[in-house]
Amino acid sequence: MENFEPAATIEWMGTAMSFARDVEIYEEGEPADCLYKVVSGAVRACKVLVDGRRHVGAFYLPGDIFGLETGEEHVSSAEAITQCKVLVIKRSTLVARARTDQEVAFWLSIVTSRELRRLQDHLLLLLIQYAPERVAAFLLTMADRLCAGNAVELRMSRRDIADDLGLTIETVSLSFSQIESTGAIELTSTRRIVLQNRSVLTRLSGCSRRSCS
Amino acid sequence: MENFEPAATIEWMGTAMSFARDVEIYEEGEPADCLYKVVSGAVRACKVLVDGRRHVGAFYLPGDIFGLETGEEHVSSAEAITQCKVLVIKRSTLVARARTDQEVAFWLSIVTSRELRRLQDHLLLLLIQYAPERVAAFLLTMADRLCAGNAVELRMSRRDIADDLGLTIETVSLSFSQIESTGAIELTSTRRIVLQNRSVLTRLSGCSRRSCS
DNA sequence: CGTCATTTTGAAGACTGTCAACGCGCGTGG
DNA sequence: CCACGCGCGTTGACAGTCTTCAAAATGACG
Repeated sequence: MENFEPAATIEWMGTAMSFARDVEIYEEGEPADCLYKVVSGAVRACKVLVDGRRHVGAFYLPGDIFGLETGEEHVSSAEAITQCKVLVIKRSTLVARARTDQEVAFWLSIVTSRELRRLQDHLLLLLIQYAPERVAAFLLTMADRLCAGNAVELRMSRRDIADDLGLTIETVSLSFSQIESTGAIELTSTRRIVLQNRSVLTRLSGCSRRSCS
Repeated sequence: MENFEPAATIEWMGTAMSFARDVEIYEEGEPADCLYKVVSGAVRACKVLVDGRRHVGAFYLPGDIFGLETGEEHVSSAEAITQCKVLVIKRSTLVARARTDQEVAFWLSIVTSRELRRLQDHLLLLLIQYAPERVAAFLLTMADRLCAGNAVELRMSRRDIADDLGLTIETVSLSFSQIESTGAIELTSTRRIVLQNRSVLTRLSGCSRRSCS
């Protein structure tokens, strides 16, 4: 699936841009004119709720596409978690090209359904009732996406994680400690985590509970 | 938006089918060959989790479209909540027609983005931390969708509601009682609810947590 | 009218959110 | 180079809410 995306198709249409830490890439409600591909760094999609709380809908890592909306407006804001480089692609260009180029049209449908899948997985994650299980699931997902073996270098703060999992920072922090005490992980620093025992983590996370894909 | 959908477009392509209560319309993992329009009755989309719990992803009422997937397979099962009539439309027929008929293509994109929106709203609902607030939000949504003024006739069981809101049946039942005691609703029977004070409900469901006393 | 499923109510226990204090790392400024 | 301050993360105590377990009450249906 990854090789299906020819550099020529996207990089060719995109413009490289850089964003500093915590800078907004686009805002909720803005017209969704462009879509984006992370080159380096990390991005979060977030919404501010009426009560002042914040919800982080997704984290985007290098290689990920974001900003893809079916409607006319962005439903979330996007912010740079770290200094990052992003490829910006005009939606109109892409759609126009998709009309004639079957490959681009197919790529677009793949990306869309991947995003839908991500949304559904996130919904299932929020149904996990115990905090350590959500955190375990989060860690496993991150480890897979970062493809860095068992050493996970988190780019986001505890607050970001908490707002993603629907928990408080205190609970996230506590969950990390609890999981560490089982020996499943080791926190070499606050944002560097080594997965010591993946099966324990998996059992925790609710591959025991969710219907596995 | 509703009048945009010409009867000719859909009814013309669809086949009417009837399903008895609790009968499965399609199963998770089945190829998504068709999409469906509820004519009468009610349908639930659900997934069974490995631990035996169940998640109800959505309720579909008369006029709603369901079974629309971006991927090749259905991600949820669909079951008839009550005896119901459904219009079944071959996906291939629709897609083929969308290639030549702009109107059908547009309709398809509208329905897709509506479904995406529904998913996002549901995700936000699960972030509400207090049970009565989730139930209040659920009631308001149902009242709007049923378009029956303030008398809401629920078609689904407490278990269905609980599995939709990520709660237990006991908590849902308790929440109904608690909301009733505030005078915002009245339970004329277990499945018939009259909204007495919509603003109280709205306040409960939405900006309830801070400073909105 | 009786039986069974559904719903409601209650009590006890578990977990998370809130509030508060402390420790740590890092950048700035002296 | 070191001290200080600030943001971030951790830990603890406590209250509140939800889940679990249990039983009674209501309603549906034969």
